[in-house]
Amino acid sequence: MMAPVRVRFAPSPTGHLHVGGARTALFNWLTARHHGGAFVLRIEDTDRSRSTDEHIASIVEALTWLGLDWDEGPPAPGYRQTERLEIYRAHAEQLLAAGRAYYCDCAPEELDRQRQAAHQRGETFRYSGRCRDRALGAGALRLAIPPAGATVVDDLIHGPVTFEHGQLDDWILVRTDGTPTYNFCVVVDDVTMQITHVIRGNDHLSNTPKQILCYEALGYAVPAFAHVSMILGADRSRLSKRHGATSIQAFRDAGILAEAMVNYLARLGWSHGDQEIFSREELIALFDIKDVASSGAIFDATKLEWLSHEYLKTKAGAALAALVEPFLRGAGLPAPADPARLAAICDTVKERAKTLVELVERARFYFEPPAAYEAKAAQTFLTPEGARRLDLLCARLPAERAWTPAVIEQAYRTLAAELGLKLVDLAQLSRLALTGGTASPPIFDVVALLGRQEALARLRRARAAAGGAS
RNA sequence: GACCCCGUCGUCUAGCCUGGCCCAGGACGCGACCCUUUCAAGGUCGAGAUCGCGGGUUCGAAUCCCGCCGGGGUCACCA
Repeated sequence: MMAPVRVRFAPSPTGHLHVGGARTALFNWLTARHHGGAFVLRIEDTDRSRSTDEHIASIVEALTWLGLDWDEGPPAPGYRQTERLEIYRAHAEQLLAAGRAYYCDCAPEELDRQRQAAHQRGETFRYSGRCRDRALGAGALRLAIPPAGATVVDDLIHGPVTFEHGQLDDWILVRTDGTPTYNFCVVVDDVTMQITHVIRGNDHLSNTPKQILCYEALGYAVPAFAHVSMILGADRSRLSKRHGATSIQAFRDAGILAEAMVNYLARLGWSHGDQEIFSREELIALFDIKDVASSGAIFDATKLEWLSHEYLKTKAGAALAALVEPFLRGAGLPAPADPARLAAICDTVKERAKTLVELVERARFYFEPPAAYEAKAAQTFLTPEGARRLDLLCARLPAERAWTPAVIEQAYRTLAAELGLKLVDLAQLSRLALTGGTASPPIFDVVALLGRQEALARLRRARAAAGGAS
């Protein structure tokens, strides 16, 4: 029987979760769920100065929003590197005892000088190995790397990648002050957490041979690796803040649906035939890390919005009503007391909005009367003739007992016929009166949802704005 | 600079392993038209890639080989 798949996402809490990290997390999560394995969340907080609890909370919040739940990790103890110092120490001692690591007391300034010199000669800097056989009892602990040969990273995405040992150096495992370095922590953590697949960013590919050599020195099996390409900005450089919003919560706050974010991130570098829309279940069933493309991908917010729109359109009004409440508050609008009415409102605007923010803007008129009439339309419709039609509308509408779209439509069509008008003439006039503009959901739905009282009040107000005797 | 990765429509990608079905398919975006009470949605159609460049192998190459070029990443007692 094969060992159960265990993957991990190991962010360092020095900032918010950004889209690149989120995609890496998603690929790990999908791999775990696809194989029925475990997804571990580990916090790489060895950088004490930049790591904060607030950032951990923020990352947890972002992952939760995306629906990427972890089987092991915070808040349970033991998943933060700062809690695992003893484990690193023990492994360092093991390497030292086995003669696979040694202490080095070379002065940093001297190392720096050598680095400069190597650079000058056009070579990759490689530690000289001066302290290798000096059997020192203290200093920085270095890993002794086999001088000859090469190490091959058998990457699931890139295929075999060979690194000559001549390019590698005896890197530092533990600093002079006793703190372990990142590359050492990663290896020890992945080993002790029995990680079977290391799926991470492409920027770690060059570190991988060093780490593999450490696994081997420790006598542990080497996990499978998959290095996911970087997410790029429009100029093809690594995506960063200067390219615009990159944090996951920025997209959440912009009203992008979580399903759309997940779908978009999955499709960025991964594909399955011509399919664009994938439910979470389909993703789990179809995703295979081997199918992820090796080239970098530019983040395209427009396509993300298209996906968000797709999900918005198909979502039930009631579900949207629940999601939309914080956005209503954000727009300074009162959340309606009747959830069914809010759901109905959402249903009328959902196919006209790409995000929840946009949805609220499109629905604004349901909650407050128009502050002004669109100038050009007012000129066209709020005329003496417009006033006459509004009067007729006001006179006809209250006569209808039931205030439903169908009944209202009948009244409109009858009046239009009587006046020898096209429906559009009455519809646009009403739209302007009720919403302040000329674009809205179907007008009969609007009239109905506004309620008899409010709709008539707005029609009368427009009639007054049109001037003339009444 | 050295090492490593990457290079198909503007963008995400299919195809590349197992050459011919590809004078390259889908999607986003863009344009036009249809539908229509507006805006959307939906439908139809269209523009858009000499497959980074140059050689070679072959009857035949996006697909195989070689060499370039371009972009990115890594080279810390940072993570």
